[in-house]
Amino acid sequence: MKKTPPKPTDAELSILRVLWRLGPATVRAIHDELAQIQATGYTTALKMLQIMTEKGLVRRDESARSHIYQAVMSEQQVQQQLVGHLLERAFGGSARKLVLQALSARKATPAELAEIRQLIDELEARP
Amino acid sequence: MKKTPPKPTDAELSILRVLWRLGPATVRAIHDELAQIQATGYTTALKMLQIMTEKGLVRRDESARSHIYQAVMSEQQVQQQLVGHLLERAFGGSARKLVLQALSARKATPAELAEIRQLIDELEARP
DNA sequence: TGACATCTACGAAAAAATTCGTATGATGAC
DNA sequence: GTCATCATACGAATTTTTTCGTAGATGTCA
Repeated sequence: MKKTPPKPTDAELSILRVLWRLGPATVRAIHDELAQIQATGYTTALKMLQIMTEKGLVRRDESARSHIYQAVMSEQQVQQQLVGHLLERAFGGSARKLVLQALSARKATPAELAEIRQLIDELEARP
Repeated sequence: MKKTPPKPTDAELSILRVLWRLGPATVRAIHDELAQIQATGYTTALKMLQIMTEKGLVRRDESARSHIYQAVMSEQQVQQQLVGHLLERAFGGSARKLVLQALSARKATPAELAEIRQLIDELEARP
């Protein structure tokens, strides 16, 4: 009976984003990526990854001296989790309001709008 | 030059939700509402509101003995803020991905889908 | 007036999140 | 083999968030 990992914090999300981009990677590689965006120490990244391992957010391969980390959940899965949480906490579960906010927040391109319309078509087609 | 308040934490969001529902209210009223959903002490709510005042999330009227608190930002404004943050942090700024996730997350009702479709029409109409 | 209720302020503990220094052991260059 | 390098582990300081107890002021009312 495996429980789903907890909602990642902001700092954890930063690391997950690197992992999704790089695939399985060493602390060194992860830190180098991370350091391009924000100043952060190597051991900080290491510690984060150790904690994330305990939380079940990442998996660790210890067979080599430099451990290899990879995300446990896919980017989509985590996005799902985060959207679901925001939906409950800030929108009272109304996907409609959330979508309306998101759409009016950024101007989506016509192509994007078309894509969304298509999804709506599909959802309407098979309820 | 007043800065916008910081992103509210989860607990702060709970209180804001009550304030949006009640309008300006005393700690007592806020706590009573809050207690219906989650067990929490009166002074906890009080302290939260004091901190939120310092952060600029709520405004306080001290003219009466029982202070009256009200949200500084509207529900829509905070929703905007939170969606924007999630957009940046988890979706790389792609409103499209976020909307697709939100729509596939919950089954929206046909009425909701229609409403969203209408918004898309409007967005397409006046670019 | 006196007892009791209610309110705010304050401090502080507890929990969670973030950061980093240091110790220690393995690896590789020479 | 020796030394510099690079890795993990560990502990701990810091910051932020959340919770609540207690003290003191003020209001209520019998």
